[in-house]
Amino acid sequence: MLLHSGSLRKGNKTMNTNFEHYRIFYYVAKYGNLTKAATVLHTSQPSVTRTIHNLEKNLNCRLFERSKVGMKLTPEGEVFYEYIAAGCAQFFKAESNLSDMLSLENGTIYVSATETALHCYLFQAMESFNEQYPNVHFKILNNSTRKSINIVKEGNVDFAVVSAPFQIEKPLQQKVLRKYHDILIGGKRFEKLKGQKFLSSNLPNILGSV
Amino acid sequence: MLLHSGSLRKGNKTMNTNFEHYRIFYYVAKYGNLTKAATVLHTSQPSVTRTIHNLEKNLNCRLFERSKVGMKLTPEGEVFYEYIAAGCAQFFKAESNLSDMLSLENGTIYVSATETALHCYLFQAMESFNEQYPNVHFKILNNSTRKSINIVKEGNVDFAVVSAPFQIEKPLQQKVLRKYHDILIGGKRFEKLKGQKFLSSNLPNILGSV
DNA sequence: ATGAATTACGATTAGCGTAAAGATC
DNA sequence: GATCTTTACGCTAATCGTAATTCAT
Repeated sequence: MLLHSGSLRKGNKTMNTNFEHYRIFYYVAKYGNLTKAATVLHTSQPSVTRTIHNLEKNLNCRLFERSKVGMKLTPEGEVFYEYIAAGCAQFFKAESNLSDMLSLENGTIYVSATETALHCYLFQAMESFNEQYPNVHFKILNNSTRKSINIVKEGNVDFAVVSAPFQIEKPLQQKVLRKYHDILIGGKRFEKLKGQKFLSSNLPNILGSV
Repeated sequence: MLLHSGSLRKGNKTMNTNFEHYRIFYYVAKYGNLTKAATVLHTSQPSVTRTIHNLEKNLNCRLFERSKVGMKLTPEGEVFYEYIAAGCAQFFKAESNLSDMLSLENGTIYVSATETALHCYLFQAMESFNEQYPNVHFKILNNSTRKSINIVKEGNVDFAVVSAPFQIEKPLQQKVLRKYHDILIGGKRFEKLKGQKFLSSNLPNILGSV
């Protein structure tokens, strides 16, 4: 039979851990490059290299192999990185999650919308949204489809709800909310057109000929 | 249709995040008590309370409700804590894992063992272990089962491998490695005992009567 | 009066940035 | 010479600990 008292004697040395160092380590390992990591971290290379050295000293373990081309993880560093990366991911999620919660607790959302979109969709959508998030306010700008797209592109609104067909460029994204069709309503003079089919582009000619 | 340029305007403010603060937060949230957290963190209450205040300021969000009885998480803090706790767990795993790896790369394991355990199990186990971890050395102490248990309790060896029945106390753990039974070998004088069954406790009497 | 958080203050130290130095292609 | 990492050095800012304060049981 085997019996033991808990942890092996070597493991007793308590680690002088600073989680902030793990964040630095994460980026260095991720990019394999001090310079790049420093840029992303908005700090200087010397600062990063010192932190890594301190970390290695505290952990009592070489984490990187240095070379001309950059920083390569040692086998131990590799394993360590797996866990650190997972931890960082959780922290990032914590941050973005909190950020989302806060932005929904108060603040203003800027929207550009066509009149059609406003009446057919947006009013109703805002109403139900505000039931859940009563402290979020909307700033509505009534614009044409074309104008709406432009001010989204300029960053002056958070998004736009439009009703006419359009084409968007690279960074923008679109989502179809619903399809609709126009209904032509006319007086007796147009009665004979009832039931006929024609292209909407031809509409002016047809109406003119009546 | 809805189109947007990426992120909402409120989210642009970059968080001034310091992972070390999350570690502090974790313990405060876990214990709901600054004093306790400070003790565990080997620091002072003022230090902890300041860190939490800084964190809340940086996140722009109240994480705790303070009261006479301690620190209670706000709803936002609650959600935040879930993620932070998960992240911390990963970091802790990273640390303990690395620590294990390092202790297996070099070092000495102290073992107490009975002679039986040594020959029947330990020699062979050490041999195959050292194939994988050639730089780990063993220090073997040959002791009785009783003595072995005592020096495990005293922390003078990492574990013991024993062969006689025993009882262990609170902090110690045991694991059965294999079962075995003794075989009695006697001369012609004991031939008539062959095939008979009797309790080993009664052995002295039986042997004496032959 | 005990046990909690907070504030104040002085001291320490850990971290930062600039600049320079190695190292390697 | 270009592109890395590392060292040196002076400084700033973040953190710390002690002690005092506040508040509620």
